[in-house]
Amino acid sequence: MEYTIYKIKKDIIDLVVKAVEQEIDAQQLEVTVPPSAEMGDLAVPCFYLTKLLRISPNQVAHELKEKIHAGGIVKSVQNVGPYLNFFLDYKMVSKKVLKEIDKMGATYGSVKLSKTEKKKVMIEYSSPNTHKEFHVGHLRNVALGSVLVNLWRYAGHQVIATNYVGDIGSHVAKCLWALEKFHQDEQYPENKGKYLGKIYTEAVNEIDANPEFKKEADEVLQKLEHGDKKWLALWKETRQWSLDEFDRIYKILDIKFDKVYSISKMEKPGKKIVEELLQKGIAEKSEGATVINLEKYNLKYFLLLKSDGSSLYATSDLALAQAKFKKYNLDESIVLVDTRQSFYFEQLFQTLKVMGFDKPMVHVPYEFVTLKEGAMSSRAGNVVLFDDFFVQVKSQAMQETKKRHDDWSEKKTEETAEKIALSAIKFQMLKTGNNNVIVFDIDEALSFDGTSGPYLQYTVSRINSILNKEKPGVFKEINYNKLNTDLEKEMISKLASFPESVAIATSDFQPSHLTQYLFELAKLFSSFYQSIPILSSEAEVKNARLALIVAVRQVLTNGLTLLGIETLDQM
RNA sequence: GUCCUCGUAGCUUAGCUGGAUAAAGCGUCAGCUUGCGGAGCUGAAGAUCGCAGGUUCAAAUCCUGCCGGGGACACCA
Repeated sequence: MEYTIYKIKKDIIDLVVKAVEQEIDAQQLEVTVPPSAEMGDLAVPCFYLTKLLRISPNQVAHELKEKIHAGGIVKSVQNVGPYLNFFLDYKMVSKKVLKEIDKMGATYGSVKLSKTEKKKVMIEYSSPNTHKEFHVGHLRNVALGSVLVNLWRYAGHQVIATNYVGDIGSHVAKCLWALEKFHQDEQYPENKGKYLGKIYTEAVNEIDANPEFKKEADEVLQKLEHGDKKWLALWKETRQWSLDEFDRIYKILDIKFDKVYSISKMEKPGKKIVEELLQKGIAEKSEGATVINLEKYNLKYFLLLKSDGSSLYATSDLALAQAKFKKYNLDESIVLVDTRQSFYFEQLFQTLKVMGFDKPMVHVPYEFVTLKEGAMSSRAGNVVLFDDFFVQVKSQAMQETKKRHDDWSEKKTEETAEKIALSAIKFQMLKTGNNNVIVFDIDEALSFDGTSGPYLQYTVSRINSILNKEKPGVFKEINYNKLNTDLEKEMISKLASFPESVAIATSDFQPSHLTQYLFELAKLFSSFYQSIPILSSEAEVKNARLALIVAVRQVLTNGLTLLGIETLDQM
């Protein structure tokens, strides 16, 4: 299905191409939106045509304006300086767009692909380390990744949402070492995942302060990798504590994975690959460690295996890449990891290429979350744990909800508050572009005003409140001519551009385009709601306006669903 | 030192495959109750788009250099 917005733009290009009366590259023509509505609904800048026609852009616009015959969706054309400005027949646009949204419902904005276009894509995200705390930095990854999964599915692709858990490595060894050394006979608290995080922090600090401890922790890692029964048993037990903790958090966030990989399973095959590379002479030994020389790609040396023979991320990542493609026969692998690892991934991908494993793999980087006081670090003990954060936002939402609905049951209040809190949290993580560092600000997170998840939910609730009082009539009876105020027109063109907005968010891996779009649509609705009566207007007008707000609700709902945010009937 | 990234209003950001008067949120100030939910709406003040060159009919946007913040660059993950 090709959306109306694309058809309209194509029609306009066709009109211009036809009027030019000679061979031109239609690709060079673009359709833009004029700065103000009085100037037109859409415009084509004529600069490209000046070279061809050898007259000034203003003249081009002037002459073409004469030759273009309005008709169909284009009501009239004007030339303003070097621009051809098109005025659309809004009755037709409204009808097409609103009917399209009504017909497609929850699929409006999505794409259906043919078998040949459809890709099988793995999106790997979250990928937390066990034995460590789950903080708001991890939250950004989860928020982004889950939306990317939704977006790529909406774009018609088959997506395997994957989590790659860091369940082994020196961080695990350090944690277990400290657990054994300092907490032998301790009673474990209820939240064991969190407890492990604390032990890990303690381990890091102890090792910092006493360099001789590093050796002890390294030995633990050696034992783990060589299958020492005692340590393995402790590892298995504690690993599960973390996994349970993650599952609890994913459940709160409503996140699901199709496949979970773990480093511990990739470590052995990884070592085997490294061994082969060494034999083939692709990798080499250096200071006891195994490395690959990537200097001719300007990627320095890449460390594949430590000198004591224990594995690194790189070791298991080589195996993971092969395992993924082998098991799923992927067309593409997308990995979401923060930007600090960009160079690492360049090295990793180049190494795979050198090995002859040349598959489409992309690393999607994003900036990390930091605090006003500086970077979060377990070492400094200044991490904002997801749990603590969630509790705060939720209690804020509880308060606000109680203020508005003191007659609600505790259960209803809590359920509503939880949805509001989640929307606030997710939206805050998603509204900033991937390349911007988020300086975590609890006050901002607790504010439900302005560009926020709750604001969008509130908009939907207001629409619901109207529609609960009166349903719109049947669609074919609607007189679209009645949607003639500027705000209504703006809303309709905004609704029409939803598919474009989703498409850009998808191809750029930037959910922030979508958050931006949704906020703008909600804002338009709020202005409209304030200034234009709906229920009290004359029957024909009312029906048209009801149809319009049904469409707005549908688009807001589709967008919010993509963001993993639930809408509410009342809040 | 090399590479990556960011620099737009007091603060947080949008716009960045070049196009018309740089757009929002927060904050500040002034307003909005006989109507559909004030988690809202309207208006005002507030920007030499870090600096300097270059390309172009046209630069916040592209190129180069510089300045400033953040990050990465071999046994951490």
